[in-house]
Amino acid sequence: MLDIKRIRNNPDEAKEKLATRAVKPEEIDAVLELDEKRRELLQQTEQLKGQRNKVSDAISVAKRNKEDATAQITEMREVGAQIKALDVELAEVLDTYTDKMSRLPNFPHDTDPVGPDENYSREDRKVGDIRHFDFEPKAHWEIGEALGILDFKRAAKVSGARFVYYMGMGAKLERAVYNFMLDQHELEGYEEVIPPYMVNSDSMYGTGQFPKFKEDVFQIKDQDLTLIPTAEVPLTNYYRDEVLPAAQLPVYLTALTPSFRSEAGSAGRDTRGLIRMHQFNKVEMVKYVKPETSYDELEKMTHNAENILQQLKLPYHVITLATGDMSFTAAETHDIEVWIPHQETYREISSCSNCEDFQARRAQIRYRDEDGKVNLVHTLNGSGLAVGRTVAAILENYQNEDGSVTIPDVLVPYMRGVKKIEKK
RNA sequence: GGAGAGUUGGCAGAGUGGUAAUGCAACGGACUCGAAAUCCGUCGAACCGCCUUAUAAGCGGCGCGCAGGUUCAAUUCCUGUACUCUCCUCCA
Repeated sequence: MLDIKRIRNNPDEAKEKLATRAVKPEEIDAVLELDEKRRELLQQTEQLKGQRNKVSDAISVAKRNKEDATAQITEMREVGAQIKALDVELAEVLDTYTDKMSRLPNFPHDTDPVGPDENYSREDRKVGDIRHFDFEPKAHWEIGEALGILDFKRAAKVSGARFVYYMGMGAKLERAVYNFMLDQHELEGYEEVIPPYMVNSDSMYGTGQFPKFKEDVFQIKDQDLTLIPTAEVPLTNYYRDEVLPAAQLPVYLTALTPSFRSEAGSAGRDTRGLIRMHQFNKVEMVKYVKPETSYDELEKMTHNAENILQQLKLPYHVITLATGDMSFTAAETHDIEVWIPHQETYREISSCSNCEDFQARRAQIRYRDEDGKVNLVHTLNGSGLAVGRTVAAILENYQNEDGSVTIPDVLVPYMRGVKKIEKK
Protein backbone atom coordinates (compact mmCIF):
# COMPACT_ATOMS: atom_id res chain seq x y z
CA MET A 1 0.00 0.00 0.00
CA LEU A 2 1.21 3.44 -0.91
CA ASP A 3 1.20 6.38 1.46
CA ILE A 4 -1.89 8.43 0.63
CA LYS A 5 -0.34 11.58 2.09
CA ARG A 6 2.50 11.33 -0.38
CA ILE A 7 0.07 10.96 -3.27
CA ARG A 8 -2.08 13.79 -1.95
CA ASN A 9 0.85 16.16 -1.53
CA ASN A 10 2.41 15.30 -4.85
CA PRO A 11 -0.08 13.85 -7.30
CA ASP A 12 2.06 14.52 -10.35
CA GLU A 13 4.98 12.57 -8.93
CA ALA A 14 2.64 9.66 -8.20
CA LYS A 15 1.18 9.71 -11.71
CA GLU A 16 4.61 9.88 -13.29
CA LYS A 17 6.07 7.05 -11.24
CA LEU A 18 3.10 4.76 -11.63
CA ALA A 19 2.77 5.45 -15.33
CA THR A 20 5.98 3.43 -15.71
CA ARG A 21 4.07 0.54 -14.15
CA ALA A 22 1.05 0.73 -16.44
CA VAL A 23 -1.17 2.68 -14.06
CA LYS A 24 -3.28 5.29 -15.80
CA PRO A 25 -3.28 8.80 -14.34
CA GLU A 26 -7.08 8.63 -14.07
CA GLU A 27 -6.66 5.91 -11.46
CA ILE A 28 -4.69 8.31 -9.28
CA ASP A 29 -7.32 10.99 -9.81
CA ALA A 30 -10.02 8.55 -8.80
CA VAL A 31 -8.17 7.70 -5.61
CA LEU A 32 -7.62 11.36 -4.79
CA GLU A 33 -11.28 12.13 -5.36
CA LEU A 34 -12.31 9.32 -3.03
CA ASP A 35 -9.78 10.49 -0.46
CA GLU A 36 -11.25 13.98 -0.64
CA LYS A 37 -14.77 12.63 -0.22
CA ARG A 38 -13.66 10.40 2.61
CA ARG A 39 -12.15 13.26 4.57
CA GLU A 40 -15.13 15.46 3.93
CA LEU A 41 -17.53 12.86 5.32
CA LEU A 42 -15.15 12.12 8.15
CA GLN A 43 -15.18 15.74 9.23
CA GLN A 44 -18.95 15.91 9.12
CA THR A 45 -19.48 12.75 11.12
CA GLU A 46 -16.73 13.61 13.60
CA GLN A 47 -18.23 17.02 14.20
CA LEU A 48 -21.60 15.41 14.95
CA LYS A 49 -19.97 12.79 17.16
CA GLY A 50 -18.28 15.54 19.10
CA GLN A 51 -21.63 17.18 19.60
CA ARG A 52 -23.18 13.91 20.68
CA ASN A 53 -20.41 13.30 23.19
CA LYS A 54 -20.93 16.74 24.71
CA VAL A 55 -24.71 16.50 24.96
CA SER A 56 -24.48 12.93 26.25
CA ASP A 57 -22.38 14.22 29.12
CA ALA A 58 -25.01 16.87 29.80
CA ILE A 59 -27.74 14.23 29.76
CA SER A 60 -25.74 12.12 32.14
CA VAL A 61 -25.34 15.05 34.54
CA ALA A 62 -29.02 15.98 34.27
CA LYS A 63 -30.10 12.42 35.03
CA ARG A 64 -27.84 12.31 38.05
CA ASN A 65 -29.44 15.52 39.32
CA LYS A 66 -32.89 14.12 38.59
CA GLU A 67 -33.55 16.85 36.04
CA ASP A 68 -35.53 16.51 32.86
CA ALA A 69 -33.44 15.75 29.72
CA THR A 70 -36.21 14.96 27.27
CA ALA A 71 -35.32 17.86 24.99
CA GLN A 72 -31.70 16.83 24.62
CA ILE A 73 -32.59 13.18 24.15
CA THR A 74 -34.97 14.06 21.35
CA GLU A 75 -32.31 16.26 19.80
CA MET A 76 -29.71 13.51 20.01
CA ARG A 77 -32.05 11.00 18.48
CA GLU A 78 -31.98 13.16 15.36
CA VAL A 79 -28.18 13.60 15.53
CA GLY A 80 -27.76 9.87 16.00
CA ALA A 81 -29.72 9.22 12.83
CA GLN A 82 -27.57 11.68 10.92
CA ILE A 83 -24.40 10.06 12.19
CA LYS A 84 -25.64 6.66 11.18
CA ALA A 85 -26.46 7.85 7.67
CA LEU A 86 -23.11 9.57 7.28
CA ASP A 87 -21.24 6.54 8.57
CA VAL A 88 -22.95 4.31 6.03
CA GLU A 89 -21.98 6.70 3.28
CA LEU A 90 -18.45 6.92 4.65
CA ALA A 91 -18.11 3.14 4.82
CA GLU A 92 -19.08 2.87 1.17
CA VAL A 93 -16.57 5.51 0.11
CA LEU A 94 -13.93 3.90 2.28
CA ASP A 95 -14.57 0.50 0.70
CA THR A 96 -13.96 1.66 -2.85
CA TYR A 97 -11.11 3.87 -1.71
CA THR A 98 -9.33 1.02 0.09
CA ASP A 99 -9.93 -1.35 -2.78
CA LYS A 100 -8.46 1.07 -5.31
CA MET A 101 -5.52 1.92 -3.05
CA SER A 102 -4.73 -1.73 -2.41
CA ARG A 103 -4.52 -2.36 -6.16
CA LEU A 104 -1.91 0.32 -6.85
CA PRO A 105 1.59 -1.14 -7.22
CA ASN A 106 4.62 0.17 -5.37
CA PHE A 107 6.56 3.21 -6.56
CA PRO A 108 9.65 2.13 -8.47
CA HIS A 109 13.01 3.31 -7.20
CA ASP A 110 14.54 6.22 -9.13
CA THR A 111 17.45 4.13 -10.39
CA ASP A 112 15.26 1.40 -11.92
CA PRO A 113 15.37 1.13 -15.70
CA VAL A 114 12.11 2.45 -17.11
CA GLY A 115 10.19 0.39 -19.62
CA PRO A 116 7.09 -1.74 -20.09
CA ASP A 117 8.64 -5.22 -20.17
CA GLU A 118 11.69 -7.46 -19.75
CA ASN A 119 13.36 -6.04 -22.86
CA TYR A 120 14.07 -2.90 -20.90
CA SER A 121 15.71 -4.62 -17.96
CA ARG A 122 19.35 -3.81 -17.23
CA GLU A 123 22.04 -6.49 -17.11
CA ASP A 124 24.25 -5.68 -14.14
CA ARG A 125 26.81 -8.49 -14.39
CA LYS A 126 27.54 -11.82 -15.96
CA VAL A 127 29.28 -14.42 -13.84
CA GLY A 128 30.79 -17.82 -14.65
CA ASP A 129 31.86 -19.39 -17.91
CA ILE A 130 29.32 -20.97 -20.17
CA ARG A 131 30.40 -24.53 -20.85
CA HIS A 132 31.16 -25.59 -24.39
CA PHE A 133 29.64 -28.97 -25.21
CA ASP A 134 31.27 -31.47 -27.60
CA PHE A 135 27.86 -33.03 -28.04
CA GLU A 136 24.29 -31.81 -28.30
CA PRO A 137 23.23 -31.03 -24.70
CA LYS A 138 19.94 -32.62 -23.74
CA ALA A 139 17.03 -31.01 -21.93
CA HIS A 140 16.95 -31.74 -18.20
CA TRP A 141 13.67 -33.68 -18.47
CA GLU A 142 15.22 -36.02 -21.01
CA ILE A 143 18.24 -36.54 -18.81
CA GLY A 144 16.11 -37.01 -15.70
CA GLU A 145 13.69 -39.43 -17.28
CA ALA A 146 16.50 -41.47 -18.88
CA LEU A 147 18.24 -41.75 -15.50
CA GLY A 148 14.97 -42.70 -13.82
CA ILE A 149 15.20 -39.82 -11.37
CA LEU A 150 12.31 -37.68 -12.66
CA ASP A 151 8.87 -39.13 -13.39
CA PHE A 152 6.48 -36.67 -15.01
CA LYS A 153 4.25 -39.34 -16.49
CA ARG A 154 3.14 -40.89 -13.25
CA ALA A 155 2.84 -37.45 -11.67
CA ALA A 156 0.39 -36.57 -14.43
CA LYS A 157 -1.60 -39.70 -13.63
CA VAL A 158 -1.65 -39.07 -9.92
CA SER A 159 -1.99 -35.28 -9.89
CA GLY A 160 -1.98 -33.75 -13.35
CA ALA A 161 0.19 -31.57 -15.52
CA ARG A 162 2.92 -29.50 -13.89
CA PHE A 163 3.66 -32.03 -11.16
CA VAL A 164 6.62 -34.35 -10.81
CA TYR A 165 7.97 -37.27 -8.83
CA TYR A 166 11.66 -37.09 -7.93
CA MET A 167 12.87 -40.67 -7.59
CA GLY A 168 15.95 -42.13 -5.91
CA MET A 169 19.04 -40.08 -6.70
CA GLY A 170 16.80 -37.31 -8.02
CA ALA A 171 15.12 -36.93 -4.65
CA LYS A 172 18.52 -37.12 -3.00
CA LEU A 173 19.85 -34.40 -5.29
CA GLU A 174 16.90 -32.11 -4.55
CA ARG A 175 17.46 -32.65 -0.82
CA ALA A 176 21.21 -32.05 -1.17
CA VAL A 177 20.56 -28.80 -3.00
CA TYR A 178 18.21 -27.32 -0.42
CA ASN A 179 20.21 -28.50 2.55
CA PHE A 180 23.27 -26.86 1.02
CA MET A 181 21.34 -23.62 0.49
CA LEU A 182 19.96 -23.54 4.02
CA ASP A 183 23.41 -24.18 5.48
CA GLN A 184 24.88 -21.34 3.44
CA HIS A 185 22.20 -18.91 4.55
CA GLU A 186 22.62 -19.92 8.14
CA LEU A 187 26.31 -19.00 7.84
CA GLU A 188 25.22 -15.64 6.43
CA GLY A 189 23.15 -14.92 9.54
CA TYR A 190 19.68 -16.03 8.53
CA GLU A 191 17.54 -17.83 11.08
CA GLU A 192 16.11 -21.06 9.71
CA VAL A 193 12.33 -21.33 9.89
CA ILE A 194 9.74 -23.96 9.09
CA PRO A 195 6.56 -21.92 8.61
CA PRO A 196 2.97 -22.94 7.95
CA TYR A 197 2.31 -23.85 4.32
CA MET A 198 -1.23 -22.53 4.49
CA VAL A 199 -2.09 -18.98 5.49
CA ASN A 200 -5.20 -16.86 5.99
CA SER A 201 -6.40 -14.02 3.78
CA ASP A 202 -5.09 -11.29 6.07
CA SER A 203 -1.59 -12.67 5.48
CA MET A 204 -2.11 -12.86 1.73
CA TYR A 205 -3.27 -9.27 1.82
CA GLY A 206 -0.36 -8.19 3.98
CA THR A 207 2.29 -9.27 1.50
CA GLY A 208 0.29 -7.99 -1.47
CA GLN A 209 -0.96 -11.17 -3.16
CA PHE A 210 -4.55 -10.24 -2.32
CA PRO A 211 -6.83 -8.77 -3.54
CA LYS A 212 -5.29 -8.50 -6.97
CA PHE A 213 -3.80 -11.94 -7.56
CA LYS A 214 -6.38 -14.35 -6.17
CA GLU A 215 -6.55 -16.37 -9.38
CA ASP A 216 -2.85 -17.28 -9.08
CA VAL A 217 -3.22 -19.37 -5.96
CA PHE A 218 -4.75 -22.59 -4.64
CA GLN A 219 -7.27 -22.18 -1.87
CA ILE A 220 -8.83 -24.65 0.52
CA LYS A 221 -12.52 -25.02 -0.04
CA ASP A 222 -14.86 -23.55 2.58
CA GLN A 223 -11.96 -22.36 4.70
CA ASP A 224 -9.97 -19.17 4.84
CA LEU A 225 -6.74 -20.92 3.94
CA THR A 226 -4.49 -20.52 0.92
CA LEU A 227 -1.53 -22.71 -0.02
CA ILE A 228 1.47 -20.42 0.05
CA PRO A 229 2.72 -19.33 -3.37
CA THR A 230 6.05 -18.50 -1.72
CA ALA A 231 7.55 -18.62 1.78
CA GLU A 232 7.67 -14.83 1.56
CA VAL A 233 4.06 -14.85 2.77
CA PRO A 234 4.46 -16.68 6.10
CA LEU A 235 7.93 -15.21 6.70
CA THR A 236 6.93 -11.59 6.14
CA ASN A 237 3.66 -11.94 8.02
CA TYR A 238 5.51 -13.38 11.02
CA TYR A 239 5.72 -9.87 12.51
CA ARG A 240 2.43 -8.59 11.11
CA ASP A 241 0.67 -6.11 13.42
CA GLU A 242 3.70 -5.84 15.66
CA VAL A 243 6.03 -3.08 16.80
CA LEU A 244 9.62 -4.32 17.02
CA PRO A 245 12.29 -2.71 19.18
CA ALA A 246 14.88 -1.01 16.94
CA ALA A 247 17.64 -3.10 18.50
CA GLN A 248 16.04 -6.23 17.07
CA LEU A 249 16.60 -5.04 13.48
CA PRO A 250 17.68 -6.25 11.06
CA VAL A 251 15.88 -9.60 11.19
CA TYR A 252 17.02 -12.26 8.69
CA LEU A 253 14.86 -15.32 8.12
CA THR A 254 15.21 -18.23 5.71
CA ALA A 255 12.96 -21.17 4.99
CA LEU A 256 12.62 -24.11 2.70
CA THR A 257 9.01 -24.58 1.67
CA PRO A 258 7.02 -25.84 -1.23
CA SER A 259 5.42 -23.09 -3.29
CA PHE A 260 2.03 -23.65 -4.86
CA ARG A 261 0.96 -21.72 -7.93
CA SER A 262 -1.99 -22.18 -10.21
CA GLU A 263 -0.04 -20.78 -13.18
CA ALA A 264 -3.27 -19.40 -14.57
CA GLY A 265 -2.52 -17.60 -17.79
CA SER A 266 0.70 -19.47 -18.52
CA ALA A 267 -0.85 -22.27 -20.53
CA GLY A 268 1.51 -23.52 -23.17
CA ARG A 269 4.62 -22.00 -21.59
CA ASP A 270 7.33 -24.31 -20.24
CA THR A 271 5.03 -27.27 -20.48
CA ARG A 272 7.88 -29.73 -20.09
CA GLY A 273 10.35 -30.15 -17.31
CA LEU A 274 10.87 -28.60 -13.91
CA ILE A 275 10.74 -24.94 -14.87
CA ARG A 276 7.07 -24.22 -14.27
CA MET A 277 5.29 -26.42 -11.73
CA HIS A 278 2.17 -26.18 -9.59
CA GLN A 279 4.32 -27.24 -6.65
CA PHE A 280 8.02 -26.60 -6.28
CA ASN A 281 10.52 -26.26 -3.48
CA LYS A 282 12.14 -22.94 -2.85
CA VAL A 283 14.53 -21.62 -0.24
CA GLU A 284 13.44 -18.11 0.58
CA MET A 285 15.21 -15.26 2.36
CA VAL A 286 13.28 -12.48 4.09
CA LYS A 287 14.59 -9.40 5.88
CA TYR A 288 13.03 -6.77 8.11
CA VAL A 289 15.29 -3.71 8.16
CA LYS A 290 15.43 -0.02 8.98
CA PRO A 291 14.54 2.14 5.96
CA GLU A 292 17.96 3.76 5.66
CA THR A 293 19.67 0.39 5.20
CA SER A 294 17.26 -1.35 2.87
CA TYR A 295 19.15 -0.84 -0.39
CA ASP A 296 22.42 -2.05 1.13
CA GLU A 297 20.51 -5.02 2.45
CA LEU A 298 19.10 -5.72 -1.00
CA GLU A 299 22.62 -5.87 -2.45
CA LYS A 300 23.71 -8.21 0.32
CA MET A 301 20.72 -10.45 -0.23
CA THR A 302 21.35 -10.60 -3.96
CA HIS A 303 24.93 -11.63 -3.25
CA ASN A 304 23.68 -14.31 -0.86
CA ALA A 305 21.66 -15.79 -3.71
CA GLU A 306 24.54 -15.44 -6.18
CA ASN A 307 26.87 -17.17 -3.77
CA ILE A 308 24.88 -20.39 -4.14
CA LEU A 309 25.32 -20.36 -7.91
CA GLN A 310 28.99 -19.47 -7.63
CA GLN A 311 29.62 -22.39 -5.31
CA LEU A 312 27.68 -24.68 -7.60
CA LYS A 313 29.73 -23.24 -10.49
CA LEU A 314 26.65 -22.47 -12.52
CA PRO A 315 26.90 -19.52 -14.93
CA TYR A 316 24.36 -16.75 -14.42
CA HIS A 317 23.69 -13.10 -14.87
CA VAL A 318 22.03 -10.52 -12.69
CA ILE A 319 19.52 -8.09 -14.08
CA THR A 320 17.66 -5.17 -12.55
CA LEU A 321 14.06 -5.39 -13.66
CA ALA A 322 12.45 -2.65 -15.67
CA THR A 323 9.65 -0.76 -13.95
CA GLY A 324 6.97 -2.52 -16.02
CA ASP A 325 8.33 -5.99 -15.32
CA MET A 326 8.54 -5.80 -11.55
CA SER A 327 6.18 -7.58 -9.24
CA PHE A 328 3.42 -5.60 -7.58
CA THR A 329 5.07 -4.98 -4.21
CA ALA A 330 8.64 -4.29 -5.30
CA ALA A 331 10.39 -0.95 -5.53
CA GLU A 332 13.49 -2.58 -6.94
CA THR A 333 14.15 -6.14 -8.04
CA HIS A 334 17.30 -7.99 -9.01
CA ASP A 335 16.59 -11.16 -10.91
CA ILE A 336 19.25 -13.82 -11.14
CA GLU A 337 19.01 -15.97 -14.22
CA VAL A 338 20.91 -19.22 -14.59
CA TRP A 339 22.22 -20.59 -17.86
CA ILE A 340 20.09 -23.42 -19.28
CA PRO A 341 22.19 -25.07 -22.04
CA HIS A 342 19.41 -26.89 -23.87
CA GLN A 343 17.43 -23.66 -24.26
CA GLU A 344 20.62 -21.67 -24.81
CA THR A 345 19.28 -18.96 -22.59
CA TYR A 346 19.23 -17.63 -19.05
CA ARG A 347 16.20 -18.54 -16.94
CA GLU A 348 15.08 -16.91 -13.70
CA ILE A 349 16.22 -18.79 -10.63
CA SER A 350 15.99 -16.02 -8.05
CA SER A 351 14.25 -12.73 -7.59
CA CYS A 352 15.41 -10.39 -4.83
CA SER A 353 13.22 -7.41 -4.05
CA ASN A 354 13.15 -4.42 -1.79
CA CYS A 355 9.51 -3.66 -1.02
CA GLU A 356 10.45 -0.63 1.08
CA ASP A 357 7.44 0.16 3.31
CA PHE A 358 4.81 -1.11 0.86
CA GLN A 359 4.20 -4.44 2.60
CA ALA A 360 4.91 -3.01 6.02
CA ARG A 361 2.10 -0.49 5.60
CA ARG A 362 -0.35 -3.20 4.56
CA ALA A 363 0.76 -5.61 7.24
CA GLN A 364 1.43 -2.92 9.88
CA ILE A 365 4.95 -4.06 10.63
CA ARG A 366 6.71 -1.30 12.53
CA TYR A 367 9.64 -0.61 14.80
CA ARG A 368 10.18 1.76 17.67
CA ASP A 369 13.29 3.83 17.03
CA GLU A 370 15.70 5.20 19.62
CA ASP A 371 13.53 8.31 20.17
CA GLY A 372 10.50 6.17 20.90
CA LYS A 373 8.88 7.01 17.59
CA VAL A 374 7.10 4.31 15.65
CA ASN A 375 7.99 3.83 11.97
CA LEU A 376 7.28 1.31 9.25
CA VAL A 377 10.08 -1.18 8.60
CA HIS A 378 11.30 -2.01 5.13
CA THR A 379 10.83 -5.60 4.00
CA LEU A 380 12.88 -7.56 1.52
CA ASN A 381 12.49 -10.99 0.05
CA GLY A 382 14.49 -13.11 -2.30
CA SER A 383 14.78 -16.66 -3.48
CA GLY A 384 17.94 -18.36 -2.43
CA LEU A 385 17.16 -20.25 -4.67
CA ALA A 386 14.31 -21.94 -6.50
CA VAL A 387 15.29 -25.56 -5.83
CA GLY A 388 13.64 -27.30 -8.78
CA ARG A 389 15.15 -24.89 -11.25
CA THR A 390 18.54 -25.35 -9.61
CA VAL A 391 18.24 -29.11 -10.08
CA ALA A 392 17.28 -28.51 -13.71
CA ALA A 393 20.32 -26.28 -14.16
CA ILE A 394 22.62 -28.87 -12.57
CA LEU A 395 21.26 -31.69 -14.72
CA GLU A 396 21.81 -29.69 -17.89
CA ASN A 397 25.11 -27.96 -17.10
CA TYR A 398 26.70 -31.04 -15.54
CA GLN A 399 25.48 -33.63 -18.04
CA ASN A 400 27.93 -35.98 -19.71
CA GLU A 401 27.75 -37.45 -23.17
CA ASP A 402 26.89 -40.93 -21.80
CA GLY A 403 23.79 -39.54 -20.10
CA SER A 404 25.24 -39.43 -16.60
CA VAL A 405 25.38 -36.30 -14.51
CA THR A 406 28.35 -35.20 -12.44
CA ILE A 407 27.55 -33.85 -8.98
CA PRO A 408 28.95 -30.35 -8.24
CA ASP A 409 31.81 -30.63 -5.75
CA VAL A 410 30.08 -28.70 -2.95
CA LEU A 411 27.12 -31.10 -3.08
CA VAL A 412 29.11 -34.31 -2.87
CA PRO A 413 29.16 -34.34 0.95
CA TYR A 414 25.39 -33.72 0.87
CA MET A 415 25.07 -36.74 -1.47
CA ARG A 416 26.96 -38.92 1.02
CA GLY A 417 29.92 -39.09 -1.32
CA VAL A 418 28.08 -39.77 -4.56
CA LYS A 419 29.96 -37.97 -7.34
CA LYS A 420 27.94 -38.95 -10.35
CA ILE A 421 24.39 -40.04 -11.13
CA GLU A 422 24.36 -42.91 -13.60
CA LYS A 423 21.71 -45.11 -15.05
CA LYS A 424 20.93 -48.00 -12.76
C1' G B 1 -16.52 -33.25 16.23
C1' G B 2 -18.86 -32.14 21.62
C1' A B 3 -18.86 -29.07 26.31
C1' G B 4 -17.04 -24.97 29.00
C1' A B 5 -13.95 -20.52 30.03
C1' G B 6 -11.56 -16.40 28.18
C1' U B 7 -9.78 -11.97 24.76
C1' U B 8 -9.29 -4.56 28.26
C1' G B 9 -2.61 -0.18 27.35
C1' G B 10 4.39 -2.47 26.81
C1' C B 11 2.93 -6.24 30.96
C1' A B 12 -0.46 -7.67 35.00
C1' G B 13 -5.46 -6.67 36.10
C1' A B 14 -10.51 -4.23 37.91
C1' G B 15 -14.79 -2.49 35.75
C1' U B 16 -21.61 -5.48 34.07
C1' G B 17 -25.56 1.24 30.43
C1' G B 18 -23.47 7.54 31.81
C1' U B 19 -15.52 10.58 31.63
C1' A B 20 -11.66 2.93 31.09
C1' A B 21 -9.72 1.77 38.35
C1' U B 22 -5.11 0.17 40.27
C1' G B 23 -0.14 -1.96 40.13
C1' C B 24 4.42 -2.84 37.43
C1' A B 25 7.23 -0.97 33.49
C1' A B 26 8.38 3.62 30.86
C1' C B 27 9.35 8.90 30.74
C1' G B 28 10.45 13.84 33.28
C1' G B 29 12.08 16.01 37.87
C1' A B 30 14.00 16.18 43.10
C1' C B 31 17.68 13.97 46.31
C1' U B 32 23.07 12.16 45.14
C1' C B 33 29.94 13.14 43.43
C1' G B 34 27.30 9.40 40.45
C1' A B 35 23.96 5.40 40.79
C1' A B 36 20.42 2.36 43.47
C1' A B 37 16.56 3.11 46.81
C1' U B 38 13.02 6.87 48.00
C1' C B 39 9.85 11.01 46.90
C1' C B 40 7.09 14.29 43.32
C1' G B 41 4.99 14.51 38.52
C1' U B 42 3.47 12.58 33.48
C1' C B 43 1.48 8.46 30.89
C1' G B 44 -4.11 4.30 26.70
C1' A B 45 0.64 2.45 22.57
C1' A B 46 -0.93 2.89 17.75
C1' C B 47 -4.50 5.13 14.16
C1' C B 48 -7.58 9.11 11.59
C1' G B 49 -9.16 14.26 10.79
C1' C B 50 -8.63 19.58 11.56
C1' C B 51 -4.83 23.25 12.27
C1' U B 52 0.46 23.71 10.22
C1' U B 53 4.98 24.72 4.46
C1' A B 54 6.22 20.48 7.59
C1' U B 55 6.91 18.77 12.55
C1' A B 56 5.62 19.45 17.54
C1' A B 57 1.88 21.53 20.40
C1' G B 58 -3.36 22.18 20.37
C1' C B 59 -8.54 20.66 19.24
C1' G B 60 -11.58 16.63 17.92
C1' G B 61 -12.65 11.64 16.48
C1' C B 62 -11.53 6.70 17.47
C1' G B 63 -10.25 3.22 20.90
C1' C B 64 -11.98 -2.78 25.87
C1' G B 65 -10.60 -9.52 19.86
C1' C B 66 -13.51 -8.49 15.07
C1' A B 67 -18.35 -7.31 12.58
C1' G B 68 -23.29 -5.95 13.14
C1' G B 69 -27.73 -4.59 16.29
C1' U B 70 -30.54 -2.14 20.47
C1' U B 71 -30.03 2.88 22.97
C1' C B 72 -29.94 9.93 23.69
C1' A B 73 -25.51 7.09 25.33
C1' A B 74 -22.37 0.33 24.84
C1' U B 75 -16.13 -2.23 27.61
C1' U B 76 -21.14 -3.22 29.83
C1' C B 77 -27.22 -5.64 26.75
C1' C B 78 -28.34 -8.73 22.02
C1' U B 79 -26.67 -11.47 17.41
C1' G B 80 -22.85 -13.38 14.50
C1' U B 81 -17.73 -14.47 14.07
C1' A B 82 -12.23 -15.20 14.85
C1' C B 83 -8.63 -16.71 18.03
C1' U B 84 -6.63 -18.75 22.77
C1' C B 85 -7.09 -22.12 26.89
C1' U B 86 -9.31 -26.51 29.59
C1' C B 87 -11.96 -31.18 29.44
C1' C B 88 -14.12 -35.16 26.36
C1' U B 89 -13.72 -37.58 21.53
C1' C B 90 -10.50 -38.57 17.48
C1' C B 91 -5.60 -38.60 15.46
C1' A B 92 0.46 -38.67 13.15
